[in-house]
Amino acid sequence: MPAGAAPDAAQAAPATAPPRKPTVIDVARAAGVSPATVSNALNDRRYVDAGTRESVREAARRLGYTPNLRAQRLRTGQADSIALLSAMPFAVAAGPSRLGFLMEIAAVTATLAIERGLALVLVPPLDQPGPALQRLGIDGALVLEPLADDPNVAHLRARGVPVVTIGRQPGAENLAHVDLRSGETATLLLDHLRAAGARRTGLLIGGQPRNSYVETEAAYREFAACHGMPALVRRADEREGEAAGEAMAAAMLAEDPALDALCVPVDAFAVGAVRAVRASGRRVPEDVRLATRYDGLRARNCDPPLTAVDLHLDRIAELAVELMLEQLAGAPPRVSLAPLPDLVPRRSSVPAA
Amino acid sequence: MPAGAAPDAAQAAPATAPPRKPTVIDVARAAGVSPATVSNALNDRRYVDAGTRESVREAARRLGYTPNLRAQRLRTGQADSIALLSAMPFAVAAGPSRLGFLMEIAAVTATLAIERGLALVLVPPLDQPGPALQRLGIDGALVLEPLADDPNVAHLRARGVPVVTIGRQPGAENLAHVDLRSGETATLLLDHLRAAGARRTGLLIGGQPRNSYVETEAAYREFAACHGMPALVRRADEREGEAAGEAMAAAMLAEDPALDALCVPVDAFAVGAVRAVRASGRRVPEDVRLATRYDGLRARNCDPPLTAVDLHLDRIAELAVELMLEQLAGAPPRVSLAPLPDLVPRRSSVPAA
DNA sequence: GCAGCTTCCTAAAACGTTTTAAGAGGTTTC
DNA sequence: GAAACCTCTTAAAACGTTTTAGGAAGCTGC
Repeated sequence: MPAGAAPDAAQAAPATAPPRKPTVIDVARAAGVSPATVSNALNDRRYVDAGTRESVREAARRLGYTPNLRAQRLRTGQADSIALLSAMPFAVAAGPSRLGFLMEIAAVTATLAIERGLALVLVPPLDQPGPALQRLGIDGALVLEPLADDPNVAHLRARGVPVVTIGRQPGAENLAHVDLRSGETATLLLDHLRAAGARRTGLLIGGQPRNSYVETEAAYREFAACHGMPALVRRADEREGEAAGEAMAAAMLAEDPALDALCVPVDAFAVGAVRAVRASGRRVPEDVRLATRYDGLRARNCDPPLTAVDLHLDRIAELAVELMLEQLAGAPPRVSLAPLPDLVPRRSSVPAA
Repeated sequence: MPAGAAPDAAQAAPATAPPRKPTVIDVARAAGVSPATVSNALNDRRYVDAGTRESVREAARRLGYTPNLRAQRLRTGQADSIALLSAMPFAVAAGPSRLGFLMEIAAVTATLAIERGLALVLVPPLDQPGPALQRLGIDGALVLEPLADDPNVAHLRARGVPVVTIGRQPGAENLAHVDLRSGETATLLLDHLRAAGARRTGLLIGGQPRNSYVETEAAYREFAACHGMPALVRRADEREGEAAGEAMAAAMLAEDPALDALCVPVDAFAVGAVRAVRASGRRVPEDVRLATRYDGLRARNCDPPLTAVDLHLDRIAELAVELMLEQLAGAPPRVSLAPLPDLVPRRSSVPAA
């Protein structure tokens, strides 16, 4: 900046108006009332004379007044933003397996949040959760399908930030979450496969300690016991994507050649499983029926398209946001039950008509 | 509330401690210093004696003090967060066409932002941009491929929020943006198609006033003139997704049966175009070569996989964040040039070896 | 003529932080 | 021995809003 000019100009002549945003005080002055009345008038609170209200509004409009959010929030103590953390690496290899899932949740959550005056902060997976999370101005956090010992959740809870998880955290007590009802989802898929003619269904799930896998496996074992079916459960590493699914499915088919169906909740694995089935000389769905969980682009674009379930992610996101608002309001953690998913039958389990 | 009980209880016995969050004042009292010193000690500002600093830190830790972000933000005027707005509808039909694109940008941007102490707020497309955006506490906004008269951009600029667009806004002056070099991208694709044997290439772009289409069309017309090729440009409505692409591609093939290639930047349209080509009894790529722009799940999952370009979205996001930081620091708007994209040839333009 | 109710409005006190301006000691410099 | 300059600390003033606790005026009813 120029050396001698500034101080004089600033002191002597505020001729060129300093471009300060108008405040409630400016509006009050302009309308000839008190700041309190301006606040009441603009927020439809208390008794304010209709004429006064109009003139305040008019003054506010004329001055281009917009309330200072930070002041408003300090005063009211209301939340202004929540975070959405994915426990799953953002780019699972180059194959965006969970990307669709996360993104759908993010999209719906962002919409709901914004309608309630909350901003949704997207938090990518971090090497060091601590330092970066700390400086994040959030009032609460939504965590998607956390692992048993999720460091993000631990950090947030230690910090006293309200946490709501979508899908229960294995082993966690007293943590608000939306119960995804993975057991029932699994049963839905298994029943469908059976109705489609399957008599021997294998289960292929992910290797990380996620609650949905635990529940899915339990439901599967019960289903197997119920129907006198031998249980075959295998795990593959989610980080390896479709290839891991293909390899493990091939191993399962080799191990038990009588398998006539595979329940594969992880969509990337399911796509790999289709390849494995074909590589073994069998057909989908005539010889081996397939079903997966998340009905995303991957399931739909697969050849044949994969039978999946509509999890009603919009509703799930809504429940999560509700739980979050409750906690922000000081209520104790609570559990919400997600709606039961609906089956979306496709050609991977039922032959084309 | 009960009539007689409350006042007595409140006045006489705060036996059951009111669970109030500790403030800077509590810490000051505990450490035997003033609030100002607490602030200075915790934020490494000014001269604070090392011993004092430590005892303040200790007191803060003991009391479980965390600064009130709303107060901090009111005082400093900073929100430490920027928004990412997609100008494109979030769920383009049920097929998340741009979802991958936006998500890739969002993931990279979020990571970069967080490393710089900024939170990334995800803003979904809104029916009424005004009211919701107004309630958003952000310091700046990144807008993805804005339309010519984008209401979000208008709103933000009117509000005085620094805006950086990814892809120039058609018609906008003095707006910081990352130049996506869509013209050069188009030329890259057209050259590739020609090298693959195409002699008559049609162009199918989106109908909304987006700068990338303008540049793409210009590059195409120049290419056509250069090679003495008749120009055939058609537009389809992005909101209709693959179906619109299929219908328009079919119309183009009918109109000019000699077409032996289609350049289709919108990936959803390109997938539709594959179907149209086949429906007309032709083969991809032997009879009609196809190329699209964004190399996402859609392009890869298509049958045959679509030739596309690697836009280097990570670098683009980085440039955008840089521009944003500059503006936040008070620098004037500036333009950054994205790196040139790299071709990713696939079977939609070159037959399998 | 005053108690009690309404309706409209306001002064002042929050909310919890950072910053400003200044003060208290102490050391150095002329 | 006063002026100048450190280093450390603090009281008080912001930041811009909402809320609290009344107050003033105009009624009604006795």
